[in-house]
Amino acid sequence: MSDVGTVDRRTLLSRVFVFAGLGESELDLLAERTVRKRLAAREELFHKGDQGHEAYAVLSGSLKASATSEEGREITFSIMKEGEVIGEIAMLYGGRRTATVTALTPVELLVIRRRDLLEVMRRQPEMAVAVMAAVAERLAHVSEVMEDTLFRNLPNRLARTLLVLADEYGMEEGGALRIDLKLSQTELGNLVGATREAVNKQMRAFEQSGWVKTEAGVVRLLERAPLESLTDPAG
Amino acid sequence: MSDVGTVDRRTLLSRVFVFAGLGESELDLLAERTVRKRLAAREELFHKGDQGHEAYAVLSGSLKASATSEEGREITFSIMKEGEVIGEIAMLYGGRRTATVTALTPVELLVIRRRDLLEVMRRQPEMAVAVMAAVAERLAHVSEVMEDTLFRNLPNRLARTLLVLADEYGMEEGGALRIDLKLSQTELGNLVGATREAVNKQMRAFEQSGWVKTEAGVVRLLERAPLESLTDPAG
DNA sequence: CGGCCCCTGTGAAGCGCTTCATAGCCATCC
DNA sequence: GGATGGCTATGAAGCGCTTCACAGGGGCCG
Repeated sequence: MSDVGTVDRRTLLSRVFVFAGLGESELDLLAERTVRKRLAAREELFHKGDQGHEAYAVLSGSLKASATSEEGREITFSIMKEGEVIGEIAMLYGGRRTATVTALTPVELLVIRRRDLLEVMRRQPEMAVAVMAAVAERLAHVSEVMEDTLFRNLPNRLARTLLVLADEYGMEEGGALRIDLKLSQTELGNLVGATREAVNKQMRAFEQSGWVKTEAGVVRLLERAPLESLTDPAG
Repeated sequence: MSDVGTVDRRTLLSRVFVFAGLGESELDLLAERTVRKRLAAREELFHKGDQGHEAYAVLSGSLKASATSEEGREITFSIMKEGEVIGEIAMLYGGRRTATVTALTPVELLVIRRRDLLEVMRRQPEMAVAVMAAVAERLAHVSEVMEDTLFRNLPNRLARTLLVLADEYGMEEGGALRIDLKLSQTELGNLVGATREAVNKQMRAFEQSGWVKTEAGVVRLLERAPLESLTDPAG
């Protein structure tokens, strides 16, 4: 599992936003107690309701945080990628995971145990503020998604999330932005709070307007402007 | 504004959950730099998007956190009461308020400045964990509300929030539970993500079943069991 | 290589909510 | 004391989404 030395893990950790401000000795402390973990695509890191006292730093790949209803409907709260810390909520609050986290691509993680993070926070209180800022940011994001699903209709919401995904995962490619994430329409639906069918129809509408182009599950943004103006007015 | 001594403020602070574990010297530190603030019902504490670096400890009364769309629709994310800390998100993350907070009743607060809280966290790192836990709890709550609005229909959601409100604000009264909060149907609607009319019709349905009774804007729960079983199955 | 599974595409029907309109009630206010 | 504004009550119409049903394509696997 742990095939690299603590020095390597230290430089990996320093690339994770939350830990960027740490001094060398604290980085070492974390690095030497940290273990590497890999997930295959679609593999589950933890499940909503699980007991769990570990947090994870994402080194590469992307994951989603989601919840499923009894009838099998799913919502995706957010997609996370390298540089982020995940799972810290349960570590801080009750020890129960508040969402299910699943790998979207192959993923590399560093496992951080509760006591080690607490130790680092004790030694360097600025760290606590950084972790809190990460939690606060997540809260702000979920609140925003919530506003969107209540205030905006589907075309609007879909346009918004395509734009956001393009900002986060976009790769310039021949004048267009390729969203470097293979999302099925079902997954897109979970992300915008709608069914696969509704997403399908709306995507085809965007495509017929010439704003996007989908091939093999990969979306390309051809024109941002009309999508942006879609999100501006009421809907 | 500050009509009480720091000793009084100290005992007030110690009743706020987040600060319950503080030692005397840290409580004193906070208490002596803290200022009291009062709000009338309906008065706004801060507005979404505002710049702001203060947090507040709620001493008495209740408030709501909400957001409003361009067209004037509103959602209420949560209702908060004495013992809670509010506004700490902006303090930790970007300095912009992520929701609008408004007093529902007359409210008494203690104002806590960013640097003072940071100072206390530096001196007593356990505090940082307590504040984080509060933020994490808020996140868990918003996620849950989000799940509810996507997975459950209105009768179900309304039943759930009535039960939650009864747990938090219920006063035993002649075999029934009185929800000790004057909420208009519009406000209830914002809380469950529906219109006033829809809430009205559903509340009347509950009333005709004999499960609740409304008088002068105050709701009484007569029977919990049927409401609870409503929230159990899919619908 | 045929079968299976997961994905996309599309139309028809239904339903749960919103929107709109209207009415009455109660408190407050000059 | 009549007027004004905010709350509750209720019905009719509409619409945006879900649900259901079905068809076709592509990739993987024994």
